Amino acid sequence: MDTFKTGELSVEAKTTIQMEGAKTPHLYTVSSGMGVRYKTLENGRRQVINFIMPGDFVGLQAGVMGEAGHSIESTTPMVLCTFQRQDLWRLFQSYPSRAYDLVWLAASEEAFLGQSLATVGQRSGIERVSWALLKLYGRLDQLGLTKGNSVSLPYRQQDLADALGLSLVHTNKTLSELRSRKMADWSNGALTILDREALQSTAMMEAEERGPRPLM
Amino acid sequence: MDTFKTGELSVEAKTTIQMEGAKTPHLYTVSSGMGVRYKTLENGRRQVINFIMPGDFVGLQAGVMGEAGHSIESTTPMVLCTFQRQDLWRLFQSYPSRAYDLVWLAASEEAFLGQSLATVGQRSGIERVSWALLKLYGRLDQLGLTKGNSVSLPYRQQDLADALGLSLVHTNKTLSELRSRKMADWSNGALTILDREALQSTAMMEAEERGPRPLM
DNA sequence: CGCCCACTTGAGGAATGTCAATCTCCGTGG
DNA sequence: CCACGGAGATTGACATTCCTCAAGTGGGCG
Repeated sequence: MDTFKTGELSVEAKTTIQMEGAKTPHLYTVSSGMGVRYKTLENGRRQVINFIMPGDFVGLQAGVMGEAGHSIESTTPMVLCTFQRQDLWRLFQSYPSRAYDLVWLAASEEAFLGQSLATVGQRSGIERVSWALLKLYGRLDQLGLTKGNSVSLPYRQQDLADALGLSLVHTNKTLSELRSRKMADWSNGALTILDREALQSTAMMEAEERGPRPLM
Repeated sequence: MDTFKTGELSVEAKTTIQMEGAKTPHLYTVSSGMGVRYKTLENGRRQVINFIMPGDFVGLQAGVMGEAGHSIESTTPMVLCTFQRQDLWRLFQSYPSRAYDLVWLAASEEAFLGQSLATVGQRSGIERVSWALLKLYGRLDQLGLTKGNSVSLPYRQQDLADALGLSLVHTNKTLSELRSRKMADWSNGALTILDREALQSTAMMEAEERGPRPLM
């Protein structure tokens, strides 16, 4: 993939990397740092589509369709490798196996969005929060960023609320409910899983095995 | 694409075409008929992910990942063209432009799911229903299936409710609200758009231009 | 004729949202 | 060193949307 790399982008925390509707979107691979993908509605409400973590490949949708469908913002300082849109087509002609990996990534993303949709549409507040904390922890665990059963999670409660379609206040109360039940504790930027079994059962979510995942 | 076609599948209404978790999923192109893609949670609740209409290419996610992430059910009688999973890889090697179309489709699907997520997560009941009716009408219009400002819409209210994360009762009451406001009327299997402007403004949704769309 | 499915309607209750005040950090300027 | 201000988290009181339960209607089909 290094052939296609055109540059490196370093941004501070709370920087907008891509705006919804941008016509010349870039493609990125995340080297380090974390962020969010989100959409903003006319009424100002915000839906967080996904949380962005190291290793993620972002902007494929925007790259293929020519217009970004969502905004991207850094939460912590981030470093990203950038690619050109037009190189995408070159990749398809020259490296079919890389192209296949790309569809694999797109399909995974679609699968994840389907799960999110089911969560937001059909689960109660405490189920949604449990589900999200497990998902977040799982991804960070896979990256080897956990220590014991804790992990640094630099987002705000507002971000989680906007991802789950809950109000900030309700999210806060739900988080403290999980804390008092000794199931999970997210405070001071660190998430600790205290009782995975209980979390999984209230989230109504079965443990899932993780296959290999192509890196871009 | 005919090279890859391996058969044709005709099913009656209310037939399950693919089950969530199926290990040998097929790929399909819809020739005629309509259906739904959905996920079922442990508690029995159902999330409709998308409505399937003629021309849709379904099962890409399942085909690439090797396991279906959702079920597919016909609502009306349907005719589908079937493809083999293993041919997907062959396609990538031999027809990069077709492969590129495939990513395009995957990206569109992802974009649509993002919009759905924002709708279910951030909009109120009446906003969600308005949004959904406009989306459904728009897709059918593009297929040339509309007459005047009406179109046949064979789904049940329960299907719409499950797509929007609302209860059947509330969906029903919201539909009759839209009817009494003379904005839209969906009854007896036909959807009529009575006041597009009003629908768009309550859905908080701007009109969108539609580009060409690859057929598979 | 009678059943089943989808749709409809009313009443009451629970989950979640909104508003508003307070608290705790933490960085900055004086 | 301390006052000030802002961002995020927390909490209480109240409002409202939406859900659940329950009953009833109407059409299609065996």
